[in-house]
Amino acid sequence: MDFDAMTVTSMSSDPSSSSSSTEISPSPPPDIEKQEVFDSIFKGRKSWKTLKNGEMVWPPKLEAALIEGLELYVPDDSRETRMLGRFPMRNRFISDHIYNKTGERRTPKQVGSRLQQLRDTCAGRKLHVLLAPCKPIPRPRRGARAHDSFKYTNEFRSDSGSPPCSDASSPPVTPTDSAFTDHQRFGGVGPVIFIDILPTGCSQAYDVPDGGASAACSCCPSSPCSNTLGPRHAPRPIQWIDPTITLVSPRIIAAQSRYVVRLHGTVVFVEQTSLTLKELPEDQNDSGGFLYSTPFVPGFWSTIVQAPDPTEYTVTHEVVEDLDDDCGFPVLFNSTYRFRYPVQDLTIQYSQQGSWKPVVEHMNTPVDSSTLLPLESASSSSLFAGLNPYTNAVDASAAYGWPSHPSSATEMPMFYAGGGFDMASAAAHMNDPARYVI
DNA sequence: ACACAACATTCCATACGT
DNA sequence: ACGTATGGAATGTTGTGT
Repeated sequence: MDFDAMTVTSMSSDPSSSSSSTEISPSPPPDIEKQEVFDSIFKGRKSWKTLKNGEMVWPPKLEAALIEGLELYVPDDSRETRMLGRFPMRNRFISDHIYNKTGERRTPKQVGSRLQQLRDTCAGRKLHVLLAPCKPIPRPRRGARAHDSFKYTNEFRSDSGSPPCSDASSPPVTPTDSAFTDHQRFGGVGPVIFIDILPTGCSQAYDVPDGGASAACSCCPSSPCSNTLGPRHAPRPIQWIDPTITLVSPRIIAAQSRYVVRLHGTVVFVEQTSLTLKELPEDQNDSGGFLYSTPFVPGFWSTIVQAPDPTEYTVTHEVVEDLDDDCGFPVLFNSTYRFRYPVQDLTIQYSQQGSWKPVVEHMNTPVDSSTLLPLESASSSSLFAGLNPYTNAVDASAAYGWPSHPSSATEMPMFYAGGGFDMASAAAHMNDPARYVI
């Protein structure tokens, strides 16, 4: 991706009034989503402040570099990231990126200030995806029993909590509210988890010994396709995915998984599976939870795998507690899974980072190695890395919130969708703050 | 002149190294 | 325990638009 190209044209909000006699406007970044982010910022500006030398503080060129840096930034899987939702060294990374990209220096403090402003002004939903950590939010509780398991009393940080471009007269919208609205927008069934897959025939690139930086995939002639695999986050052939979901509950539960598969919105398959209690590794068991696994729509998985276009399918998943009374069927957790092909342009980011390696090198198995295929890691680090998970993981990421204060972390619900199901684990681990407890 | 937006600065909480 | 580095929220300052 290249935000550098700027053309001199006209634009409605004229920055020249403050800084320059030329009217400038960015040429559209090649990637549609990035363009949307950039446009939302650019068009949302009402004025441009200037430096003493008359230049704009944040001209489009620098703004573009800022966004690009924001996308390229991959947070460490540090305690700070997990517990606080803060991103160590992000501002410095972006600052350096801006300098490398434009030759102009903006301090980390300036970057932080600008990011704060972008959050406050809500420059588009996509930008919030970039700015906000992704955190699946449980649905409102349906029953008293569910209450026991779904503690979610936290406030949310403003990062993800800003109302989506609401006008000033709009009532405050909590992140939970806005998130749930997004849930509804995406089908009303929990967070939407996108599973990045590769087109058939792209699997070879995983074997490229140098990490694939230079190899091209036959199916993606314009870019190194599967070589675009980041070191950890990895789109991959769907058949490589181990369709197992793992969840952590703070208590022993009796529950079922319910799946509904839709093709173009039409229900084509319904299935129910049981949860199996498994042993939770000590290093994952800091919450004293109980690990459950369940196969992911086992009766239909092979059909999805063999489908010409798996992205046509949508799978909704509910974990429903079995109750011995007549109180109904509390839904402890739900989500929607969709498949998608990665954006080719992301390949450039990887190559620019120069750090990618075959994902297999980064395999670790925080949950259950037996459920993992070689390319997948359910570790949080694996999910943060590669691309910016906030960009990649979720068009539904706006549906995710973030705890406002570390002190509330112990109350955070955790859902640990581990196992071989990568994007499920992605969504979960992105939060590890992120785990949902059912 | 005033309101507002853009940007800078300050303050605070936290992580981390010594 | 202390100092340092950092991100982010809060607050302050300044430029822009009307």
